[in-house]
Formats: sequence, structure tokens, C-alpha cells
Amino acid sequence: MGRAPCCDKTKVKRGPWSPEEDTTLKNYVEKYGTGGNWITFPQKAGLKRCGKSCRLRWLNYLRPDIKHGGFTHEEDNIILTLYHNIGSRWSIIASHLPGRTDNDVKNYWNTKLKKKLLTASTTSPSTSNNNNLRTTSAEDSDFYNMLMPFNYDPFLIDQEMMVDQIPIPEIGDHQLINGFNFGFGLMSQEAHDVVSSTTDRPLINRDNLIEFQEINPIFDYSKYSGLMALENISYVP
DNA sequence: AACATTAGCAACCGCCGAACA
DNA sequence: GTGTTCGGCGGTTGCTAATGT
Repeated sequence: MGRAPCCDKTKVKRGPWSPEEDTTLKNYVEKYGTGGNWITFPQKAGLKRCGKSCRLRWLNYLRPDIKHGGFTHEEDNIILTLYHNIGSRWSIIASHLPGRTDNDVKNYWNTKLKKKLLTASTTSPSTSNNNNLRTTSAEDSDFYNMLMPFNYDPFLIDQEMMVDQIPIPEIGDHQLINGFNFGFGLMSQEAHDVVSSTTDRPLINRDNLIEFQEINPIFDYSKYSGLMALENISYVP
């Protein structure tokens, strides 16, 4: 037997909110607050709505600090960067975008960003004509593409890391791969040792490269000593 | 002009974990 | 320790407007 529903769906209004309902909800919250209990809120506020519906309406639409309107390129970058780091944890991503809600970010991702990303990823880096970023070599692009089927995303190494501790770019070269400006670099053993001993930057080390060599012998990983994790990505619109 | 398709977005659903009795 | 309640979350649905045929 499943959980009891939070309210009797036959006795509450559903669907789009009317301006009158919005006003009632807004006025009540501004005057008395939410009372710490959304389930009993509708009765207290005089709304014939489910408590969850009231909560959603307030958080996603009526809150005074909500930002309406299109997303900026800067916001695009933040969403894409965080999505690569932590996946579809929309509430965390939204918390880094003042005035945006998880629902907004989720909708924006599903309707626009995902498509942009697909378009970008199907565009060969070597044919990109973007002048701001130099394109990567075909070999580097192949290298990254090789990682993806193994689900070996450098970002995932530190998935537990707090999102506000994502390493800030310092060194490395920026290269345009699949529509992203990657700040990673294949390193000498010496450089790899220095970086791994002085930062907590996620790294793919030589052992991992050897693993990849075993899994897919077509690409020659043996000439690399390490791969520095992605430092920064920015979406190329 | 009429209909079909697509895009955008608000709202709902159901699961999960924290808090509490 | 166990069961219940509620808030929060991500996935999904469904409505409306915009666009295409």
C-alpha cells in the first residue's frame, strides 16, 4: 500500500493559477509567512489548493526575488559547468543562479541548452570557425571522445566535492572540443607530479591512461604521462 | 485560412530523506 | 527502532502560443 495522498484531489482546485489566487497567496505569505507548514497553509490562507501546489507556486513564481526572462551567456556557462560536474541536480545548480528556480533551470536545460549542446557536439571541432578560441587538434578531440564511452569523465572524479570548490583555472591550455572550451592539457610526467602534489585538481594519472590503452588499443595513450582534468568550460553559442 | 507540428513553460506526480512522535 | 508526516526534488505531463505546411 502506497503513501496516502497529501490532499483530497477531488476537493482541491488544479491547473493554472488565477490572478486572484496569486494575490491571495502572495498577500498571506507577505503578512504571515508560510507558517512552516505548507500542508495546512491553503486552509489558513483561504485557498482551495493542495499545499504542495501553493508551495510550488510561491517558490517558482510569486517570490519577490524571482528573475523572469531569458538566461544570459554567463548563466549558460554556469549551468553547463555545473551540469558536467554534478549532473541534473537542478536545485543545486539553481542555487548558483540568483533569482532562478530549479524548475526554471530544468526547463531551460530541457528545451534549449540540451539542444544547443547536441548541435555543438555534432559540429566537428576542426571545422569550427569560432575566432575567439583556437580549435583543438583532431588527436586531442579523439582523446576526449575516447573517454566518454567509458563514462570516465574527469569531472566525476571529484563528484563529492562541494560545487563551490570547483577548481579555478590557473594553468593549461584552452581548447575547443565539441563546443566546449576545455582547459585541460596532456602533461609530462614531471608536470603531472608537480600538479598532483600541489593541488587537489582532479587528475587522470598514467595508470588510468594505461587502463584506457587496454580497453581500447586503437588510440595510443602510451605517449602521454597524464591528463589534467577540465579546468573550466564555457559554452560557445 | 485551416490544420499540424513544435517549443516553451507551468504544474503535477511520486519518490526520498529528515524530523519527529 | 519503527512508523508517520512533510518538505524538497527530479522527472514528466499537458496546455498554450508560435511556427510551419
